Amino acid sequence: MMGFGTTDDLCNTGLGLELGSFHAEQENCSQSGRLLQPIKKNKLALKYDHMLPSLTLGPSEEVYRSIRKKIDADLQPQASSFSAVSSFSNSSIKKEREFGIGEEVDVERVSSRVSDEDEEGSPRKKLRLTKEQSVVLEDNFKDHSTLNPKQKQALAEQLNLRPRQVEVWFQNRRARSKLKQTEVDCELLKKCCETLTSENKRLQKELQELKSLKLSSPVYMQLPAATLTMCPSCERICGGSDQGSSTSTFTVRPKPNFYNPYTHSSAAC
DNA sequence: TCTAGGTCCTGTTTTACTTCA
DNA sequence: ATTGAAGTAAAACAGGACCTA
Repeated sequence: MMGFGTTDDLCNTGLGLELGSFHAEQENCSQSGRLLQPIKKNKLALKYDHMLPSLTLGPSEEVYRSIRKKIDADLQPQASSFSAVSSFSNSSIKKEREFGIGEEVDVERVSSRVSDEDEEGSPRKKLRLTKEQSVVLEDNFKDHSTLNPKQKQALAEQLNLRPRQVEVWFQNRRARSKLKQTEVDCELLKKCCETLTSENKRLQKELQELKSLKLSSPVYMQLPAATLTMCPSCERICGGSDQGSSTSTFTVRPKPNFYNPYTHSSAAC
C-alpha cells in the first residue's frame, strides 16, 4: 500500500507524504465490477476512504448512527422503501441543516424536491436529496465508493431516484472525499515541513557551535587524529579507537542524503 | 487495430439554502 | 420582522481518459 505507511522512512508519523507518487499502485475495486486500472498520467486515485474512515464528509459515526436510529424510528410505521418521497416533495417550508461533521441535526429538512412527473423535459432541475436518501447513499458509499450497474439500479429503485442521480451522487461524493483527503495531506505536509525546518535550524546551530569549537583549538585536537572517529549517523566526533576509515582530523561535511529527523537523531550519540 | 458503450475523474455551472448587515 | 446580497454546499453537467467487448 502506498501513501500511508510505506514512507515511514521519511516521517515516523506513519503517514507517507509523497504527493507525487501516490499512485504507483492501485487497489482493485471489485465492488464496482470494474477493476480500477493503474492510474496513468496525473490522475489521482481514490484510495484513502477505506483507510481513514473518519475522513468522510458525511456525518460522523455518532451523528450518523443517531440519524439512522431516528430515521429508522421515523420510518417504522411506513413502508421500508422510499416511495414516500412524494410526501416531502414540493414542501418548501421545512427547515434543515445539513448533517455535516459536528453540526447539529435537525429532524426536519428542506426538500424542494419536485415530483417525478417533471423530471423529463425540464432542462436542469436541481433536487435536494432527502435526509433518508442521503443516509442510504452514505451507507452504501461506506461499503463501496463505486457502484456496478446492478447496485446502481437497485439503489435508484430503493430511493426512488433515477440511476443517473445515484451515479452523479457517487461521483460527487468521491470528489468530496478526495478533496477532504487532500486537505488532510496538506496539513500533514505543513506539519512535516515545520518539523524539518526546526530540525534544520537546530542542526545549523549545532554546526556553528562545532565550527567555533574547532577554531578555538579544541581539546581533542591534542589527541592523535587516528583516535578520532566520526559517528556515521550524525557525524559527530567521537573519541575512541581507530576504526580504520577515519584517519582525517576533525571535519564537518554536508550530508549527501536527505536527513530524516524522525528516524535519525544526531543527539542519539 | 478500430469502434462503441460505459464508467470515472475533474472542473464548472446552477441551484437551494444560510448568514448577516 | 423583513429583505437582499454574499457565501456555501451540493446536484447536475461537460469533456476527456480509460477500459472492455
